[in-house]
Amino acid sequence: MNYWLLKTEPEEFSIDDLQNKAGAEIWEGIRNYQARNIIRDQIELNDRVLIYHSSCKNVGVAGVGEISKAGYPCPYQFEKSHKYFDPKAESGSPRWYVMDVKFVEKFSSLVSLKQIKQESILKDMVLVKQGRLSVQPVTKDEFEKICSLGRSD
DNA sequence: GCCAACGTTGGC
DNA sequence: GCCAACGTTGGC
Repeated sequence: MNYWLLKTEPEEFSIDDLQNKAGAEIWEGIRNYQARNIIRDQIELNDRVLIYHSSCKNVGVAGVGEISKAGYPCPYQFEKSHKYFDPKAESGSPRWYVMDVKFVEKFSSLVSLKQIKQESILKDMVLVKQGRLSVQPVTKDEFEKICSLGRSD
């Protein structure tokens, strides 16, 4: 099993929105090739994901989700009236991919970016080293450390 | 293929 | 709102 971190702006879609969803959520709108390649080539069913709240008052990891459907072509890139329509996408070779995510756990306390930067075991996270990547790999140790921080207090 | 100009992300 | 750190676009 692999571990990942997914960024989301909580004003758009938060861990609470994921929790309140009856089924799985389509993780849409990733328009970055590095992130696209990860979704298309690496993310597998049942992988675990950290849900990270960005661009908000309290930035940090809010909880955990699970991949309920591995990467598949984003259906919206071909729908002309859709917000995520891409005129350069061709059906033979899709440009963009999505995945389905379902809720697993909301942390009792948010693991803030500040906290993450203070932990020596977490200081090499992609989150810290490369700010702008909305889908990124996390090691098992990093994943477990963040979970234990989130479950404490 | 280079690189300048522009656009976006995201913490603060 | 500012600005650094990217990523993308397009002329040459």
